[in-house]
Amino acid sequence: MTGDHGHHQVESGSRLNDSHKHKDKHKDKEHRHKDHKKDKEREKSKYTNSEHRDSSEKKHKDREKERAKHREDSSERHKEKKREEKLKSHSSNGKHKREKENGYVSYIKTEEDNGYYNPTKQEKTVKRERDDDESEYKSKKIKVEKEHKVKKRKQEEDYDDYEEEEDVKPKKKSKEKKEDAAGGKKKGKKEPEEKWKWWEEERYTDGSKWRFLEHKGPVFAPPYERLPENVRFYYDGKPMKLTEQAEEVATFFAKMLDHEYTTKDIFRKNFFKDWRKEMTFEEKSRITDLNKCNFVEMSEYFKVQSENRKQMTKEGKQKIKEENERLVGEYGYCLMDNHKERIGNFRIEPPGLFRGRGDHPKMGMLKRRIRPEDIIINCSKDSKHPKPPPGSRWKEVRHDNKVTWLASWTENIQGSIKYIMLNPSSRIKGEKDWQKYETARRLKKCVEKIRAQYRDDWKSKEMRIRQRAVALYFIDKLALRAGNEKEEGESADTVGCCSLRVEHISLHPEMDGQEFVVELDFLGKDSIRYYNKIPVEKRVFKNLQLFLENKQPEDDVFDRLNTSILNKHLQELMDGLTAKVFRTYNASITLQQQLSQLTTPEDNVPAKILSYNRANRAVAILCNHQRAPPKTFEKSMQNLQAKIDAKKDQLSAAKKELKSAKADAKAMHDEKSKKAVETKKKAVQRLSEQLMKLEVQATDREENKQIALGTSKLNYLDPRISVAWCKKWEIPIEKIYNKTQREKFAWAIDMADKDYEF
DNA sequence: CCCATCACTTAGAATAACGACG
DNA sequence: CGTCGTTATTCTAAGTGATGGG
Repeated sequence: MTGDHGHHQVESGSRLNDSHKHKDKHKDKEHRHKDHKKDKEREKSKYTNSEHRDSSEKKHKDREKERAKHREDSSERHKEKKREEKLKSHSSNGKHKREKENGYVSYIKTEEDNGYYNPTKQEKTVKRERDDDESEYKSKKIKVEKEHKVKKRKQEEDYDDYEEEEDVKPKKKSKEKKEDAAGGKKKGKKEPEEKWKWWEEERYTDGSKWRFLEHKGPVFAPPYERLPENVRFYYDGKPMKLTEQAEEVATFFAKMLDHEYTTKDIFRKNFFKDWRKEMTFEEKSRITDLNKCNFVEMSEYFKVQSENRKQMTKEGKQKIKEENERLVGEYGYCLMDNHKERIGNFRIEPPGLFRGRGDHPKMGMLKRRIRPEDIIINCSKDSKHPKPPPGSRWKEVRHDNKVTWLASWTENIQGSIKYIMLNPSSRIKGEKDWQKYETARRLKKCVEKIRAQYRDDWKSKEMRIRQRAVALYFIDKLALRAGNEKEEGESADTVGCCSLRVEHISLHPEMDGQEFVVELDFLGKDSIRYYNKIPVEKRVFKNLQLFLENKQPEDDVFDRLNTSILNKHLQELMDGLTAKVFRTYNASITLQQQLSQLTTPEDNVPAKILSYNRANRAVAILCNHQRAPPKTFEKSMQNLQAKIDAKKDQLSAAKKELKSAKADAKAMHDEKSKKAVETKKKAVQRLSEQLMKLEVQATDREENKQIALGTSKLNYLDPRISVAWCKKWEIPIEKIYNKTQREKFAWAIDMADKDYEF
């Protein structure tokens, strides 16, 4: 897998140095003694056990001890308080409800003329109360008032142009689609929603996610089609006809034959075991060795098939496309609170072989086919319930409006639940996303205080507090993930901050001319390697030394900490604060800073975009968002270089021509030659612009070799920062966000102006 | 408290669609 | 008008964190 990815110590390591630079002014007091004793105790209790692996047991014991020691400690009181609060909020929630029962729900239908939903007629008085940001709230109101006067929303701001353009096209299409699909009902009107601005409406405050939900249920994987007779499976060199069940599973393997997965031992073992479960007694007794199985004919067959698909005529492709659109039209949307919303994944995952990431102990296992009987449907009681396919039934139909999913099933590999949910452009996802950034902005207001506090806690005499403080420092400075504990053997061995082990960290009192360097090397989410060398403050360093003392490589660094403890602490520091908020906060604030640092007002558009990408890249590096270098990377780089060279030649040729034209003009003094000069000048200018564009592109691409920008853009960067930047520098928003992204961030595009500050 | 369960966000790879170019 | 390379979309795995029952 992509185990050995890049090294990026510089950027992420140095990012926060400014804010942390008051190096060791105080002397590092030695609390070591006390802690040391504790450690010894712990070590004893642990290692008397012949099996010293079980760190959770260790933690458990420690926690008990800790508890005994600090029985009087405040945590009890906190709990009490929380319980009270909970009760309070519960009852108030009850009252809260929504005063305006269905103000949300009914206006839409009546509000349209000639097929255009006109937002201006709506009751705008209902402003959503945002729990967290008043300024936000006010500015929104102003904005709305402005909109009152524009009926068809003339382009009062440039970004609206794009939006208009962009939206008109698909909309016309979807209008037709929607009609024959779920549309129809409720007054049978045409497409009411042109750009529904859910962000200008009130949110539910009672914890419910919707009032009305209707959908058609999921689309199931197509049934298995048997192979033609001439495509055979061979066992031990002899052709062997398999039963349908066994054959289907065999095709899963055959389809992956030239993937390196199939060479891995665990994969093969798991596959074979599960495959045999699908075999009849006869098959089972004959097929006993995977190495004697020959899937090559099957594999070839599928290759030819996909080749054929590619070679298909235009009409054939068109047909498939239309059929697909029909399916999307019928099943791809739902009706939620009177708005038609796109579903994110309405297709049930087809059966196949499980492909875990990294060193996954379950790779190759059979992911079984999902039937209607496995599906739980969620919709509102008063909706038209989805019909199960003929001859089948749903596992259950429920009406739970405290959740957002439309359907769910339990997957057989890990036993986890899979959901069908709405598209990111939907209200329900958008609101949550917006809220996430508001929480991060609230953190901005108190982050310095929190930093001061954890720095202070580095000196605490309690081990658990020190650990908590150092972990939090990592999470803040390095944007590490929280690191929940995972069940061993259930998935790849990856870690986050709280689950870091001794083997992942090495301490260098001095390295490359720097003091107190911490070297981190571990596999994080998706088994992506995190490798970083970070100079830290002395106190952190000393603490880490202490944490590592007398431990085995496989022991936890933070043995008195877990995510739940950490998050409980964070919750006390700020409402809604959890470890992941730091990632969002640091990502967004970094983008904002980098943008203001990197953008040169005089630059032209491509150069500004390069700056944007660089700012984006700084964030991706911080968050360790990597990708495998594209297979065609080298080649495409060469191509680009060739283009650049060609352009250079053209340019110098053009320059020469310009020169001689000038000479001509000087000699001739006539209009014609003067004009020629002008033309040549223009040509040179054009060429040099093109050259520079290419060069910028090359730089950008090179720097991006194994860095993935998409993830941070989609999940960590407050879109309003980008929108504001675009407005400020008059960069078309399309240069930054593609269509999907613009749909997801419609709320931000609509509400952020050029002065927005995260 | 502690663990399992549930809901939901975040993630990179695979695949499909698009568009520039010969 | 096909081919190739890039970009967008789809897919689903793998995280986080809340909750509730024992």
